[in-house]
Amino acid sequence: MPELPEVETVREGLLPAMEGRVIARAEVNRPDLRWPLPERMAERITGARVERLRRRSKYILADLDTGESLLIHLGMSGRMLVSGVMLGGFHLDHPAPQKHDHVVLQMEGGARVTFNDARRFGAMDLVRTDREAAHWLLAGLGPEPFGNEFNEEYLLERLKGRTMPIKSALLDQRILAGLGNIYVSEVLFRAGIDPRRAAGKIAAKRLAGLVPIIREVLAEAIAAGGSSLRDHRQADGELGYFQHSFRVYDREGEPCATCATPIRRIVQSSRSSFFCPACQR
DNA sequence: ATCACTACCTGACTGC
DNA sequence: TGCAGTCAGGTAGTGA
Repeated sequence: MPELPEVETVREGLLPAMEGRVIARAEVNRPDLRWPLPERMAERITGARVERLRRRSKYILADLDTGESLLIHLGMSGRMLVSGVMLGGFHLDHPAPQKHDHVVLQMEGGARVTFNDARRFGAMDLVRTDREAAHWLLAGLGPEPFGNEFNEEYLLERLKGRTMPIKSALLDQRILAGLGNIYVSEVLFRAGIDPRRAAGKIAAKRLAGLVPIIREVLAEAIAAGGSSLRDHRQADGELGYFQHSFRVYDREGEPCATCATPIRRIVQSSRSSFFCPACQR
């Protein structure tokens, strides 16, 4: 499911329930998600105060006052749902337990955070906050799209000589962190670049244009609460609505908004790519 | 090194 | 209704 905008949306929704609050009780209902959960996880986070809730790429990091950070990845189908808080003048009541509620955090003050993940491609780990960057899941990640390290020179340098299709290159989290299958298609449409083009053979000027377009698409999606196709929910359970702004993703056969040519779907690296064969060259 | 492909797991949907 | 087949937003590991 979740690419950078969905994860950022979830983080923002968790803030009022988690940041500055103490984890009163932790329920860990199975020993593993995609990988084993940390040893004695419930014990290590119980009684800890969440000092800050951050995002790195598609990961959420809850910095605890114990010196450790809880690292959370939603995989494809993971959700973090908040209950027991006031929102927009309404109280979010605790829902009945659901199948696949793998971890439940009962916060002091009455809020509850439930991690639900049907496919279990998600992950959680505990890492010493001062060594977080060296964590095996974070160590190889490329720059954040909104950070200063991501700029035209960087992108040109990283893609120079690469024969891989630009679609695959932008999906590669070592090159740029945060884009997934949906937003790569949307970005390449707005940039007018064919997803099959070899990354290293695209004119420098066109590659440079990708930098502001990537930021624009991601910022719009965050403002819309992400995209809800199947699984994604904001932390309060609401759907995101950026899917209504898709120009190409999941629109095979529909007319291009610019030129009315039918949108095409192809498979690259075993993943669907959507594009307009007339607008994207 | 680079790249394509597979596996991981469950649920929703399609077609017979 | 039911059953088999297909597909899904991510990422690590494999083998060419």
